[in-house]
Amino acid sequence: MFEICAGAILTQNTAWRNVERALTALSGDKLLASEKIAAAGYGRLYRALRPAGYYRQKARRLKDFCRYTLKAHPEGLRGWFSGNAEALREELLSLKGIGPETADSILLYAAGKPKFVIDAYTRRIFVRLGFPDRREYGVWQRRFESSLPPDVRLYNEYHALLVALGKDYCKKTAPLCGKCPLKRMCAAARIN
DNA sequence: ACCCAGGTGGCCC
DNA sequence: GGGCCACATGGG
Repeated sequence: MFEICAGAILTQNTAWRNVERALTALSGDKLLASEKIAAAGYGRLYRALRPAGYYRQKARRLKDFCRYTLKAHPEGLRGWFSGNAEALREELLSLKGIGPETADSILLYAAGKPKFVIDAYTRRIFVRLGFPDRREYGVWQRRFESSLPPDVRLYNEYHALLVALGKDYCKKTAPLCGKCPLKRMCAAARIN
């Protein structure tokens, strides 16, 4: 659970491959826990996080997240994440370095709350499908959440499809064909 | 030698 | 509210 939170912060504008390297380094240095990172010096964090880029910024953000967790929720992540989703989201957003996408990734993947994550792949793909190119995160999110049942498994699956497809799709110029695995989601979301 | 990657916050107008 | 910019490493 902690590793998922760390990954959500580390993957900001960064290829997942490089995030994995940083997570491996954290693991190797026995730093995959709030207490460990909160107590660790920045030099040690910099060394582990360097492969993920923005390593000074991310070290600070990760440490802030850990210190907040220990101070505000000494019962641990499990207890903290079992609370109300909207309250949890507001709490996460109040931390420096956690914006809407990172907060929702933590909510969906670590806390198991039905929040639809809007990322660069999602926008890129749906703009190409004819979605109006709105910049506001909340506008995008409401579009999905008001069309889909609040089901964690479903959101997980759809987001995974978008990411998997996005890695190829963003390089292609052809529109989505009828066999596209996203067709089902488009139908469910009443798109096209 | 470029350009980009599953963002975010700060600053300016 | 919108338009820049810094942040940093690894891969194409």
